[in-house]
Amino acid sequence: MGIYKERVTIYEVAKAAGVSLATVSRVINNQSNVRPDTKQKVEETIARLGYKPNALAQGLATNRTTNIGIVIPDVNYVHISNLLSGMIDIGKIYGYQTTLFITKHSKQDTRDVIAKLVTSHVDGAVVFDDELDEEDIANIINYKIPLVVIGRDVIGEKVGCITIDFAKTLAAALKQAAEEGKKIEFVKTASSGNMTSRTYEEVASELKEGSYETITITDSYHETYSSFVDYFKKNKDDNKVFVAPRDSLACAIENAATDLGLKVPENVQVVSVFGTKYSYLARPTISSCDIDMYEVGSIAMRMVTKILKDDLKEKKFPFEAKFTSRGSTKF
Amino acid sequence: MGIYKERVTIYEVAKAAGVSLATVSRVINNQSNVRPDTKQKVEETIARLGYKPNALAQGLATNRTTNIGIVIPDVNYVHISNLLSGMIDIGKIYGYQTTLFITKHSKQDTRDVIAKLVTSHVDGAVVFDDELDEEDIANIINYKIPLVVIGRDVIGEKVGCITIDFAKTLAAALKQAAEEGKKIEFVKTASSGNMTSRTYEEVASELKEGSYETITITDSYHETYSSFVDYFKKNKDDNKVFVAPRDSLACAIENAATDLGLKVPENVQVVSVFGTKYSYLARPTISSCDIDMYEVGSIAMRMVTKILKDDLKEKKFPFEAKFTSRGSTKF
DNA sequence: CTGTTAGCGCTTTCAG
DNA sequence: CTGAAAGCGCTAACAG
Repeated sequence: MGIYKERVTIYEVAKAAGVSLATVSRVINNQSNVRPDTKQKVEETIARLGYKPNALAQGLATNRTTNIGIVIPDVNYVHISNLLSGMIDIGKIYGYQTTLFITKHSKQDTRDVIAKLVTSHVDGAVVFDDELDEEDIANIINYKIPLVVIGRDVIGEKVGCITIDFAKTLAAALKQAAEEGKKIEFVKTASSGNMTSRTYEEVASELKEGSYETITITDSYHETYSSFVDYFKKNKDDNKVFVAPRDSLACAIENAATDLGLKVPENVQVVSVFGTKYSYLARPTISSCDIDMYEVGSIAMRMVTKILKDDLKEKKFPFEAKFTSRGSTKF
Repeated sequence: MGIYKERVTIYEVAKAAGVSLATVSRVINNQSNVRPDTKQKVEETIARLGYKPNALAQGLATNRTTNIGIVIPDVNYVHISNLLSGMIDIGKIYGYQTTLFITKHSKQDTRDVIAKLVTSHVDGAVVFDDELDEEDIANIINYKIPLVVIGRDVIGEKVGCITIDFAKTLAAALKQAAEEGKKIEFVKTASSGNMTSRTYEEVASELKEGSYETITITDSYHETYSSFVDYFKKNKDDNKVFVAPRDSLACAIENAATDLGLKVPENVQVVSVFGTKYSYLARPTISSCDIDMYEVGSIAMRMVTKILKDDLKEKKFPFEAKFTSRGSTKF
């Protein structure tokens, strides 16, 4: 509560109830060794005084905070909200609060954020952030923070991971198109990160040289939309397959095409790597590699709680995306 | 960091650097009264030992945590992500971390969540949650937590608010349609909360009796979509204007209509109260009352920081939605 | 400019 | 079953 000091402390409760601190502490921690009548007496005064324990003091005394840190680049993506949602729901079940650490895609911020994570004394953390490199991860591990990393393959004493594989399923889907002579156009954004790059590279390695290209755009619906409007004005019918990192960008491409009178998927095909809600809201619906990020989040959170109980058997949980063919592609 | 105890403390730094705790404390708090050479010596040992202060201990000692609590019903809505994003960005500028308190639309959880908020000793809080009633708000205020409430009109000693008015702009837009004899259909969801209800009531009060109806649906794109598919199969051409609380639901209605071959806005018109990204991604684009939730979030966060500095002049910040006519309506 | 010391609010032995 | 007392890691007077 910052600033103020008028909050009731355990000491005042003890005095008002005519017992010692220790007894009050036992009551609020639900310890069995308290006589029922004194317990009731204490509970009454707690209620009467509106006493709430100070989690900072508790944390300092017990060396546990029941807080889990979540490191993500941004909250403003649907797949990340889904992930968050899963983590929060499961965290709540196990009695954990969540604190957000947002890196904003910036290397600079990332250092600060990790420092904050360390000082905040969370009981554990889950990271879903391409911006963190091996060294950053190692740093967190150094401080003995139990950790689950999503989207990167690291395991260790108190470290588990969830890997997400888009490449295999995406490659399978694109191969058909490539074999039919379509040109594949990988659309990258400055901030779409290593995961996208790695995926594209892996997919490209399965494609014939010359059957694909990569272009880089700004990570914004509006800018993507207008640059593709320009593009399609000049290239009415080049019959490509565009691969976008997220479905809202795929949607921008699709909208640019259809708004100019091109037909999707007849003249232009679009695929999204990461499929979320936009995939089925858009018209035509967008083919994408789907992954249930809510589930990923809940598994991640379950993994941290297991690490905390020293009970994590499988340190690596591989997730595989599933390609869903929708209206934006012929395959 | 839970469980482990091997972290370096200020005491060890002091010993290693050959100074007292106090000096180390001064250095980490950037106090001026330290001789440059001792300062450097201390900083060196801090770096060498990898010392990071314990925020819990600091918080306990100073009675400030540099943490702001954010109370929301869910993270899985675009307008809420936007809001969060604004709060986080501005919070970061002022050196505040954000802790999430999610009520999940449940009255039960809400009590617990408020208790958590109190025990966690955040320096301040911002609430955007219809689930909290007057009493809950009063409760938070009782514990002297500086507070900014979004979407409800409360002010007080350390309490500011941001009100959001959809009704006026929505009413203006709908009146035209109603006067042309269109029937207005207010679509409500179980969890869309008081804000929506109040808005609908206020709008309805400006409409002629009999010119509108209210229906309640499930708060899910898929369920909304399929129930409207059923609806439109039976009511091919009733020429209504549907008002949905959020644009993804408006999109469900619109998609249901267009997928059945109806024309939007010729046969069916759709408006969304809350416009977000979906409004312009959808085809046809969806007319909506737009509000920049990122901006709301940043203002909210700025307001808390001002309350904390006892420097909040305007305790009430009224926000008014702007109606944007898009492709889903004729008005 | 630097060290000593008394807390911050709570938990946790250890006695009784 | 209950109380006394030490200590978690840090800050903030107060001396010097």
